[in-house]
Amino acid sequence: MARSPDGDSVITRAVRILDAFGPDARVLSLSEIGRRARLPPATTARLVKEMTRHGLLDRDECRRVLIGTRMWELAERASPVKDLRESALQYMGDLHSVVGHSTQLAVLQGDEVLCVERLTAPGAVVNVTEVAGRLPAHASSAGLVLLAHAPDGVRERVLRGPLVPRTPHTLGDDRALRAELAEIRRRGFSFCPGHIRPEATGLAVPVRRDGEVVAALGIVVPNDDGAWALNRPLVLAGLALSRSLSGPVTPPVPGSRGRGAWSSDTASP
Amino acid sequence: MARSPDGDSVITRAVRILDAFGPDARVLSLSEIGRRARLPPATTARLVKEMTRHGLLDRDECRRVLIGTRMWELAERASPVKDLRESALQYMGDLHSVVGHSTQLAVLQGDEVLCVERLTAPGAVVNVTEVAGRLPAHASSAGLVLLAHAPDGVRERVLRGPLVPRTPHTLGDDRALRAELAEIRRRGFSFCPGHIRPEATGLAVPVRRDGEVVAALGIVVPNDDGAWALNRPLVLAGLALSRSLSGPVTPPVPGSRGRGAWSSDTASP
DNA sequence: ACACGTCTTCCATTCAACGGAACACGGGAT
DNA sequence: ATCCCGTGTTCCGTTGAATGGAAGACGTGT
Repeated sequence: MARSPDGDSVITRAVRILDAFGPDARVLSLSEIGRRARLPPATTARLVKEMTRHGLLDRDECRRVLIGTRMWELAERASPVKDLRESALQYMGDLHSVVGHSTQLAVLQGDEVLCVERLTAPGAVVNVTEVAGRLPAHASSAGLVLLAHAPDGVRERVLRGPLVPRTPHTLGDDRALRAELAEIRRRGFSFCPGHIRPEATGLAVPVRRDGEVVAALGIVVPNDDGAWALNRPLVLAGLALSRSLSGPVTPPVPGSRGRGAWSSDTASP
Repeated sequence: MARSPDGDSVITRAVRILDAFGPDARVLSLSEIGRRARLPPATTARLVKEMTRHGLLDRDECRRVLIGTRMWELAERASPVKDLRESALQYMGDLHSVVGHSTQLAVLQGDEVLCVERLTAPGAVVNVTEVAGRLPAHASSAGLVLLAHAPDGVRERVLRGPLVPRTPHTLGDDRALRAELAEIRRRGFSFCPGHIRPEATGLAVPVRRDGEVVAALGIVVPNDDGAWALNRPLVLAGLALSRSLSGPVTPPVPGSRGRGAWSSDTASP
């Protein structure tokens, strides 16, 4: 699909326009959109007008452009993320009240980590994550968990790709990373002191729906001696959330290996 | 913009496809999409393929179609709803823990009410609302608040439109509704015992950003004698949220009239 | 073996989409 | 007052992307 010089469909262009927006760029002028989306002014204006007509975009009083509420509605209404987010919210609240620092839920999107929900307290440790924001998979606690349970294809691609470090403590080489992923699968959670920010420690556990890892639940706490011990409430919250997501018949496998033979009384109908 | 018989642009069609999905229809087959979006099979297949390429849609293992995570990301990342939702979440949590029933945040979208966030407890009263779900403006507590502070155009349109009642207690006629809106503006919150469901009472307060009403914060509680008294914590939460949304210089106007002259010491720079 | 619904592929037709150019607007700067 | 620059809009001739009917492939239930 294409039309003339550039050779991309209307949908491609519409996505490029939407993609021009970001947490740092919530409202844009037409020309800014045109520049970011690499579209000529006339085309930009026409598409923005059309998208505005459908509520995908909106214009403020000075005619600048922002993402429309309709767009949010269409995306949220039937999104698989919605279930996850809504179920998680309660457990995240509990966890947040127990741990007292920020709590987040993330999924794998492409080769990166997408933050789906976040609870944060005013006095919490700095947290680079943001709702709908992305993080590299190899350099975040949630990312490591997701990577540890990801399809081989994704894992290999990420491990082969450039592993840019965020701090001296970020795992930078393929070998160490593989070992860490194995360790995460064994122990059931990731522990990342200072991997992204020196003063913060991230911990994360897998969230399973009917056994399959669909997300990671994590916390970010100060990088001190108390951090490690917080794995227990976190693991607990992860199990609770996994259980609530899964069908009533098949409870999630608690550990990765050898401990999954519980519900012998309810397993068979 | 149009192309042949039907006469609508690619974007229109893409939106129609997205619109085919809903809370009741999270995954659809190609032909279902085609039927709901009134598109011929070939066109449907082509557009779905293209949209899938960009992550707006996704296909499960049996090639059925669902909303893609990328779509959610694009919508959420820069949406005005995001700020609102994130700020509100903490206050909603507090309110929820005090009141013990479901709490929700809604905005006006077109002539209807769009629920932006919801916290609900397992044992709470039935609540028809859903995140990203719509409710008629005249028949919900949040809707009445939003209507009371809406631009004249919207208000008149809704009041003139057909006011289908949900229960015998729903305000059905124009006159009573106008009186109620005035009352809501005066007292600062809406009180709707049995308007939507006989066994439930809705209460809602306006949420202001720099004085302008941008959302409504509401609770749904049992329809009994205790309901009325819950307006106090609700109003408080609304004020707190409004304050956190507004710039530090201009605190929100607490009441509608005559009580807004507080911050005399911080008003001038 | 048949009937049915679903999905895909193919292809000639054609108008929607395109973007360059020219113009209108508004805010600085001089 | 005048020029300049970035912005946004309108106009219009060109053209190939988008279209949908038809036919075929596939799977499934009867």
